[in-house]
Amino acid sequence: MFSFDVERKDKNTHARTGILKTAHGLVETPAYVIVGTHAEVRTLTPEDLKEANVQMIISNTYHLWRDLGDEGLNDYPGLHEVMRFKGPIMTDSGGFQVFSLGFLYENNMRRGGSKSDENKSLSEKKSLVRVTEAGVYFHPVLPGEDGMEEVVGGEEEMYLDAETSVKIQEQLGADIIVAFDEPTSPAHDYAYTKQAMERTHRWAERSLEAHATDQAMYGVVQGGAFEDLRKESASVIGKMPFDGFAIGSTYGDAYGGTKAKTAQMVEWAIENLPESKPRHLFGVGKMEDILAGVEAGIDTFDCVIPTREARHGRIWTERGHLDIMKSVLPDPEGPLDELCVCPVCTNPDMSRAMLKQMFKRKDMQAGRLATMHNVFFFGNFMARLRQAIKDDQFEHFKKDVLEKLKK
RNA sequence: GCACGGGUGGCAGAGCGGUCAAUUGCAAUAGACUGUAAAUCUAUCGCCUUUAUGGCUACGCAGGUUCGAAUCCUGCCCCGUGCA
Repeated sequence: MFSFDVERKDKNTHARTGILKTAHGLVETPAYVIVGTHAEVRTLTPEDLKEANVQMIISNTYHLWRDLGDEGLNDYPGLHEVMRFKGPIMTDSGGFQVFSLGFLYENNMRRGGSKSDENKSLSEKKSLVRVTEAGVYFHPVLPGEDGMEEVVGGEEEMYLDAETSVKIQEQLGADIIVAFDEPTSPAHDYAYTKQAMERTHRWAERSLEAHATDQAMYGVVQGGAFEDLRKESASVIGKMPFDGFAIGSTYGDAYGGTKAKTAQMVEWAIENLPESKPRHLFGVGKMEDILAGVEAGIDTFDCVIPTREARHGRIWTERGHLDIMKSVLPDPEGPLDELCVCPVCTNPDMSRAMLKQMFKRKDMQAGRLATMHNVFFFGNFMARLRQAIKDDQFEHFKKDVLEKLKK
């Protein structure tokens, strides 16, 4: 119960619209997949998901595995029931945590990294992750406040591999699951990137082998910013019998990457992926990155930006972002985004100043309203983008969006 | 009136002879956030400047002791609580 049909192709670029069919309904592509790591889109209720026009949600294998444990997973009623979301859901394999709890943690690249952290000795900064050919060991003890240690998810080191990740994803019951992979950083050298890529390929085969349900499964293209590796990875993974393909480790301009490189990596990958299968771009992103991805032929995206930044007071609009906590708020009595028709922006009783006050009061509803807007906004952005492709106006749309962002 | 307790940077509240322009929290200001250890994190937060093992002014007010006081002493002014 999974299919993908390309509906319309842009004449001058690789942009395309399509319909992804899953057991839980359709997704019109290009689409923005909203992140719901722990089986919830933070701050939003199931009713909110509908109001915000969420098409698809992505949850996380690693985090849910930690949250639920083996017993919890055995009795798990499934993500759709837990989230009370009727639409399509995908799960990430836990591969990203190999990178985020490994390389990013080790190199203080999470949350901006503090100066005091930079002075920590190597032993204090060691990775929380150990990668082996067979699978990955996750350290159970994480440093908490004041150097005290905080035990997360039990005392035992946790071991995740391709077979386990697939099994957990089958227990979680998403419509689309993802092969276990090892992302790399722009800082990794050629030799390591190749090694991780080849390991990812072997894990991809094992993931397919272990897969026993009729859930769709995506393979992940790696290979970093090295042209030959990216192309090799896409063609190796692209030949495996996956239902779709995801491109990993591109990062936009986060984690030492660049937007230009990201666009290039995506192109290299897509050249070597089958035309008829859906393509997902992991972890991207911002409007300009989405435009570049769509132009190269990406069908779905997921990113934390709309939800996380909403909780941090950033409101996304066509003109970029409005930071609601700034001391000087333009048009404080106006709606968050005068062009938006989301439930928050069309509520005459809600204003920028009011939302700011709610954030100041630490009212939980502030994060919810901001999330509602951002999710709706990005969804609407994708809808307009789709329409532009259908109207043969993609390039014009892109130019227009980028112009407005510059202002 | 007597007896205690107290007056510290925007607020709360540490410090009780030197390493104090003063811990910490809050507030404020700025920045960050790209397959979520994130309703989070980072930086600044007396004034000045060549931003520094710099200068100046500061811990109710006025004196004093001391090489040195937010810290000790005296007086005064406030504020709490108790007793008359």
